[in-house]
Amino acid sequence: MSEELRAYQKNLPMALLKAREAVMEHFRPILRAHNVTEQQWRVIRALYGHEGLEITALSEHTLLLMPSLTRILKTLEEQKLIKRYSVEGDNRRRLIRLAAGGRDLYDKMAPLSEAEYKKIEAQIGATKLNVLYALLSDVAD
Amino acid sequence: MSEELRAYQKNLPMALLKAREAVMEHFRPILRAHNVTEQQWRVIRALYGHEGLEITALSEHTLLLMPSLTRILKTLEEQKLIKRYSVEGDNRRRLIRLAAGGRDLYDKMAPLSEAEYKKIEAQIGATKLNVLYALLSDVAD
DNA sequence: CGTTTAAACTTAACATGTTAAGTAATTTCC
DNA sequence: GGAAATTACTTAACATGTTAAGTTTAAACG
Repeated sequence: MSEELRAYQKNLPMALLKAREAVMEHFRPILRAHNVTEQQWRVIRALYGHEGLEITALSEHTLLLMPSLTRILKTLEEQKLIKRYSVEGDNRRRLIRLAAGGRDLYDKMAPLSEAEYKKIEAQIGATKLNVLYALLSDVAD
Repeated sequence: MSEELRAYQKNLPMALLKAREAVMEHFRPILRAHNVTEQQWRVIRALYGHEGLEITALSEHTLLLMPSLTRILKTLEEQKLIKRYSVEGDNRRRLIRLAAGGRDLYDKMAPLSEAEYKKIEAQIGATKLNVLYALLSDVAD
C-alpha cells in the first residue's frame, strides 16, 4: 500500500471525527427536541456535576475555548438556565451555577440521553467500549 | 458508581473529541505554518487522492457539510488552489480539481504530516493503533 | 508602595458547523 | 411532452471554532 493511500485511508483525526459524528447522531434528536446545542448541553452537564464552576474550569471540563464559552454563557444566562456569582476576594473570577431552569432541563434530558447511551453500549458491547475508552484516553495523553 | 458519575466520566462523544484534539495538536503547527485551516487541508488531501471530485462526493470524503464546503471552495478557488470544471451532460454538477498551487501545497505539507503521523504511531504503538482503528470503524457503522 | 507582570476573562474578526430555505437543472411519470 | 418530484448545489442566519488583542483585577517584586 502506497504512503498516499495509507494517509488517505488511515487518518486518525478523520476516523475519530467519523466515529464521533456517528455517535452524535444518536443524541442530536434529543438535543433538537429541547432546543439546546451540543455545546450548551456540555455546559449544563458539567455544571450539574460541579455546582459552582469558574469559567476557566468550565472550559477544561467541556473542552470549549474561552471565547466560545463567553458567548454560550451569555445566551444561557439570557435563557435563565445559568446564573453568575462573584468570587469572594477576587473580582476577576466568576462562578457559574445552574439556575432552576437549567436543573429542570438537565432532569428532563439526562434520562433520554442515558437511554441512548445504553443503546449504543448494547450495540457495540460493553467490553469493546471499555477497550475503546482506554485507547482513547491513551491517545489523549 | 452513580449514573450521573458514569455519565460525566464515560462520555463517548467527549472522549472522542478529547482524543481528536490531542492528535490535532500535532498537526496544527504544520497547518498554521502553511496558512491552511484543518478543513481546507482535508479538502486538498481528498482532491489529491481523487482528482476530479463532485462537491457532494467531496463532502462525503471530507466529512464537511455542503454549506461549509461551498464557502471553503470559494476561498480555495480565490487562492488558486483548486479549479471548477463543468460535467458533460449535467449542468447541476461541478467537478473540483486541484490547481497547480494546490498540488504544490500538498507536496510541501504531506511529508511533514506523514512524519508527524509516524511520531504518533511510535508513541502509541502500531498494534494499539490498529485496534483503535478497528473499534472506531465499528462505532462509525 | 508603585511599577511590572500575570491571571481571568471579554471582544474582535474571520472560518466553519448546522438547519432551513432557495435556485436551477434533471428525472419521473402520467 | 409537461407538471411534479428529485438532485446538486448555494444562500441565509445563527452558533461555535480559532487566533490575536483588549480590559480589568491580582500578585510579584524591587
